[in-house]
Amino acid sequence: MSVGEIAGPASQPANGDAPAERLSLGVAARLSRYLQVLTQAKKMGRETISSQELSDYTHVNSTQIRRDLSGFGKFGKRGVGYNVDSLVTQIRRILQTGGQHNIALFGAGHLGKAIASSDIFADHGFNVVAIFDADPRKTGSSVGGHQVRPVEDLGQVVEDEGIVVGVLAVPTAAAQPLAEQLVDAGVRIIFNYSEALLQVPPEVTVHTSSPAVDLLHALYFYLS
Amino acid sequence: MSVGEIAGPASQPANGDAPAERLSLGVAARLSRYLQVLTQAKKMGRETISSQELSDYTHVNSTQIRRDLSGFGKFGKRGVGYNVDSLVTQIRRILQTGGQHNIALFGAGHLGKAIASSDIFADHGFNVVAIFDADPRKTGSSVGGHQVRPVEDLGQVVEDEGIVVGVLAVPTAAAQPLAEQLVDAGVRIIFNYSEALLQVPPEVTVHTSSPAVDLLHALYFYLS
DNA sequence: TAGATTGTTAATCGATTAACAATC
DNA sequence: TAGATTGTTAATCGATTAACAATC
Repeated sequence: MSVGEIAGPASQPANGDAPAERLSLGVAARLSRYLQVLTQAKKMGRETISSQELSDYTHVNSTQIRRDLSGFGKFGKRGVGYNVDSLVTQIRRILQTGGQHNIALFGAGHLGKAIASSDIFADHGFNVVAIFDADPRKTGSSVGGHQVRPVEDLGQVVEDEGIVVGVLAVPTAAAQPLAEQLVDAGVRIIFNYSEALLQVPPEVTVHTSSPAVDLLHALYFYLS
Repeated sequence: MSVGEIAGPASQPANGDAPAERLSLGVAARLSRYLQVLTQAKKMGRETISSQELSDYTHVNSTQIRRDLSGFGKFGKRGVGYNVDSLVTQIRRILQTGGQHNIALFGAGHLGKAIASSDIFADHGFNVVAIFDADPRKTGSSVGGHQVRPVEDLGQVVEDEGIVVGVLAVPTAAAQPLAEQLVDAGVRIIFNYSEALLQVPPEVTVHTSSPAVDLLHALYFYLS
């Protein structure tokens, strides 16, 4: 699904020393899915995995997977498959984003706690560095290893911690005011897990999805 | 992103009375996104919406939106846009799935509660008819208007309520055994919000995603 | 009328798929 | 060797985009 113009077409002239070309959106999306499956396969003790198995788990065609990977090098062994460990390393290198970005989470309710307690960010090297909630009864309590902070701290935390992404796991009515505060504080990427239709300036990117909305999309696929 | 072979290419012979052709996967996915935005726009009291506004909210190109819709009829008014109410009705009619399917939710933890308390299913006519949890301290308590049931009831509930979709919002280690019980009970569609890589027979469809995994995918898009 | 926005066409681009030689 | 699976090509299909006449 398109998410707007982020990565342009490969515009790098052919070049022996080949500085990395910008990944196309589709490729980046798929690589991150492969990475997620590989990370889990590694936890389960798997040493190798075939493009067909990756296809079964990601629902991406196996030829497409081999083509995505072979664009960056010959990572597989014919007749065997791909080494899980080394493919994880290669894809991380291609995506080049691990561990460099700090995230702030808003909302210490059910969804906020579910996100904060996931180990997936640590697995992939992203840092959730702060959790906010508007409810004074929640501030000060600990969620996912972080003290819940009052929303008044927003500006200071964004500045001190270099927050580049704000995640809104708040009730629909609370989302728009928070989005505005995030924009004022200089945050340019907002993940909206509420159902609100956020109004933001054009330079700000909003990504809206939620567990329930995702489920709904998929239901329209699978039911007939 | 491909999710396997579900909707084939249009294979209906041309026919005056035109029985509905099977929707392509991409079209169904996009229509459900439009529907989600329209539903929210309606709640906000909007009467009309343009393809450009729908594009801003869904990140789908506005020409693509007009083309998707015009394939089913002339729903818009030139110079004005689309009537929100009537477009909701039309898309629901095209998708033809509202309110016909019962869903069972597993896991009354943070994520389960977040999903159960969403009003999006009611908005779109799907029914979450049962919530299960393995923890005896949780069974009997009420979540989202449902009494939490013990997992032993699974087979009986699937049969009595005609459950066609099982949603796993449980810890990773608990997902595989539950998936097997669902398969044994005859459920053929499983939504997996855990990080487990589920092993199921080929006739069963697994859709894996979670709020944290979705956020991760999107991070790889937006950060560079 | 003037401005806005749909509906539709045509061109292009990327994804999908089948097929198969190479090779582990 | 035999079986499996990669890497790669070629053909096809669907998505994307620009452009613009129609028309509200």
